[in-house]
Amino acid sequence: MGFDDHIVCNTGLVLGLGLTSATHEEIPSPSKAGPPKKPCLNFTTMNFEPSLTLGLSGEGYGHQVPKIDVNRGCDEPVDLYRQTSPHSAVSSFSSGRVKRERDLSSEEIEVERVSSRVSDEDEDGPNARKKLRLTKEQSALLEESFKQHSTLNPKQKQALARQLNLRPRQVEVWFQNRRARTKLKQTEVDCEFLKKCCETLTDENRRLQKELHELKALKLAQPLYMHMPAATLTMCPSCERIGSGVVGENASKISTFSMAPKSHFYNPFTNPSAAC
DNA sequence: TAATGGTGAGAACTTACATCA
DNA sequence: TATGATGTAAGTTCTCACCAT
Repeated sequence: MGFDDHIVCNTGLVLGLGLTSATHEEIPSPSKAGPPKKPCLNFTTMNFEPSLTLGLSGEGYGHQVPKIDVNRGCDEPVDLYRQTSPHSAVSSFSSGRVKRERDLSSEEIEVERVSSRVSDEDEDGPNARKKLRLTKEQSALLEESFKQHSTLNPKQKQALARQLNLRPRQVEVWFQNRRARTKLKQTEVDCEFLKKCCETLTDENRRLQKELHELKALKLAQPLYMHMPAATLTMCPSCERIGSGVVGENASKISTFSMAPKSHFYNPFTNPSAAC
């Protein structure tokens, strides 16, 4: 079931299930424009409310999908390190990054060599793709840095790499993966949130369907007593049943068409959605 | 207790795309 | 407008640690 399902009844009423977003959070994008600005929904931070509506067909429904700019760091040039591996050799040459490697200054290359020794010295061979396990201290410092900014500019990357005794490329990769994990986690949270919303709305939808059914039944029954003069219709204040005001023998006949007990109509104004 | 297979986490890599000069 | 450089997201591959058997 989607979040934009509508049930059109032959009564001219529409039961709609939708999502509305009163406001949405927009992550401020840094001074310079950067990576692809893809829509990024964060349902748990958005002022977001599922909605069920019961109305006339022909009404417009729909939900606005906010477009949120992803966070973006400084895009100063030059990626200082390009690690190659037996698995990446072919595509590395076809990649645009190859050129970057070529453009490294001799100083930068020297920095790379120095920092590379740290973790490369125990490699089996030139083609080994050794998996480095970051120490607790390294991870902690990276985490701390990530809290401050989820993206790094080249200077920050260099400094952090020096501090951690890692290659700048490793720091860069760590930040990429960290951002990915953060997003994945957020997606999972959003997913759970939407599941709950869906359940709530499904229940509400079911209840409204039931009420709609009752209304339709009522509409069919209506003509039978609507023929009577309005003055003859009275409502019992205690049980809220409609009576005819006729006493005696006729009263018992007419009371057969009494209204059902007070219906539990859903009122969106006095009974706001309990969803989420 | 050592060997083995399954599995999850995460480091490293590739590709596609947006942006800017 | 076309092009190359660059950074990032998304997806994939691969390694390693851990656990059950």
